[in-house]
Amino acid sequence: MDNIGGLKKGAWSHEEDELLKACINEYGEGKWHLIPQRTGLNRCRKSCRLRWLNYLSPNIKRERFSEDEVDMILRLHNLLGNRWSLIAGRLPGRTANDVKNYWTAHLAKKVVSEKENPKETMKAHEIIKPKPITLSTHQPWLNLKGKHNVSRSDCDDSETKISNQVGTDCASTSQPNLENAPIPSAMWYDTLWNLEEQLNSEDIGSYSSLLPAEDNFMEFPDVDNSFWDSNLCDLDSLWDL
DNA sequence: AAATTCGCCAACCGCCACGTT
DNA sequence: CAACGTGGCGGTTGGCGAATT
Repeated sequence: MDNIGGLKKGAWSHEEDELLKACINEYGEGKWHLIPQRTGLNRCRKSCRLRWLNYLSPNIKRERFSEDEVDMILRLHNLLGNRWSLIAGRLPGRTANDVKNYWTAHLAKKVVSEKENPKETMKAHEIIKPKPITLSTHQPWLNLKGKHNVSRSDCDDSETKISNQVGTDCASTSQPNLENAPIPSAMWYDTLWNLEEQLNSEDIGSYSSLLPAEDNFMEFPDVDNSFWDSNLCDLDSLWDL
């Protein structure tokens, strides 16, 4: 057992996992600095947090990445770069660490080789790049904290409504409202595209300052991967909304 | 069968942003 | 305004099993 400076390091034992799970079941996530004293674990707060978020959380998917998920990672990485937490945020049950590991193990070499020897599919992807739409952090739909319904008409002339089905409650088991999902998907990509434009055009100090607040980001309705993918395949029509 | 290399993934480290005092 | 504490992120490492020589 590695024990440097009084804190244990290295692999977690079953007993430690059980203590951590019991603590979080009782007190909930957060207050990571209190975990060691609440559980008696000889681990630092970061180690406890990481162990829970990357391994013990019941929301984590353990199975292999599906084709849809891999495709989503490739597309999002193309837009966002190594923003693993943002990418993972669009892949239910996947952690930033999972995505990062999968990328380095499976996709990094593939992407480099495809850039050196571009295929037809890559060229096609570049051609259908969506039109940029100017957004600012003052857009109403980016700043409606705690709202459960945001109208597209807050931003433009469309009457289409957005229905939030997820919110920030991770324990929610409600199903996403697929009927109303296309608009937030388009808006979400509007945001990404706008970020990419800004990143390409100027030297900004902080990338995160351009993003909508995290809770607003999470309020976008979640959709299953096949639905999400079908929207991505039809970006041209989405940008014309 | 033994030694070596490779691939994967859990875990650690250092840094940064943000809130509080 | 500065110092400090905390949460979170991305890059990197180390260990282990599988594959290869």
